[in-house]
Amino acid sequence: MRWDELEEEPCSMARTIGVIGDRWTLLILRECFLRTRRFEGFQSALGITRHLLAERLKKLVRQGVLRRIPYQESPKRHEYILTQKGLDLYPIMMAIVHWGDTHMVDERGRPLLHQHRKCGKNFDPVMVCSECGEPLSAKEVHTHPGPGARTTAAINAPEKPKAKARRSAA
Amino acid sequence: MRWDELEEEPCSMARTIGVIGDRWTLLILRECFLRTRRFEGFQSALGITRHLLAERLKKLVRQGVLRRIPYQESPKRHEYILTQKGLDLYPIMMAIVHWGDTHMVDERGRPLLHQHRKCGKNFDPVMVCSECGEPLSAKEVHTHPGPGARTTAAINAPEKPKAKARRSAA
DNA sequence: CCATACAGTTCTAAAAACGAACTGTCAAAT
DNA sequence: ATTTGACAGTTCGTTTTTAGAACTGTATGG
Repeated sequence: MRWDELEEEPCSMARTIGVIGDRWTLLILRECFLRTRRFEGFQSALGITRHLLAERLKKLVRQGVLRRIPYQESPKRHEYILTQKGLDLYPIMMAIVHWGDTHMVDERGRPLLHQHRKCGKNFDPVMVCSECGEPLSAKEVHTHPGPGARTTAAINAPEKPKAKARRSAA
Repeated sequence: MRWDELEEEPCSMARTIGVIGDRWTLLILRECFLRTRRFEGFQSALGITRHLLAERLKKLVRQGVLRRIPYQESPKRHEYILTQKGLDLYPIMMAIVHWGDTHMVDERGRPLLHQHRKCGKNFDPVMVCSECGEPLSAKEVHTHPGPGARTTAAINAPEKPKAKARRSAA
């Protein structure tokens, strides 16, 4: 399973991973949400090699996550701006940050607080059901194949005809 | 910035990426949420090389995301089960799936539907503010350094003293 | 005794990432 | 007029990871 194959799997998770599922891409996107827009900005903030940065930016543009917009003629220069598709990654970023805040902080506490402009308070992101508004947890969710299903499906039984405990499980 | 360095950055996002920020780890975790627990199960579902799988599982156990539990003596065999820390990754997984459902589906529609046991309906995950319950978007959130802050901080201004447009930003 | 299940480990080749230098345009400073 | 520096990449040789396939070892069922 190579990168290009990932994007063709009938699994929304695999496809998304094909777009943003590597360390540098995720960090580049962090910078995007921090309003970094230019090549040098990304490079110096992250310490990524210029070669990789160029490649990752190209890919994100190709995928429609970033838009490459000229901000200057003469030596042609461009900025990389999040598209709506890119902005929609925000919940993923917040979920990642929140998990880190919960499980990866040292004794000094979380590196960053988030304040909600609307209510003015520092908050944590909570994932809820779009229908009833209740918080979600893995066990309360049941999945079943949708119209685009095939075999592997996302967060749903894929092809694993193996787990048939020959010996009783423990 | 290597993997081990990532986990020491004062940025909850970088630290989390240090744990789950690679393609195979994410896919392994998908399988975990699908109730895959054994080596062969992961291997055959994903097509990952056995070598990498062994390594990734070891790392996830070391990080406390999975627990390695014997399910059989004689030839000692173990299962890999999500810990609470691992289960807490659920919002990240759902956010990833949801983005894929929104932006990466083909004409056939989404591969998978999610049903909320409590209300019985198919739903989408929505991220809301823990304080006021309103849905969140990037623009409504303001960040500021927390007690564990240093320079790079997560989703907050890191060290990028560069972006000082010499020429007016067209 | 042989085939199979399972959970790895070992080895070599191929792919990706790193690191440092180089290209090229232009503006401001000397 | 020349040099310096900002900026946005590209090129290239080296190191690290990953892929792919085979091998190890215990145990079971036939």
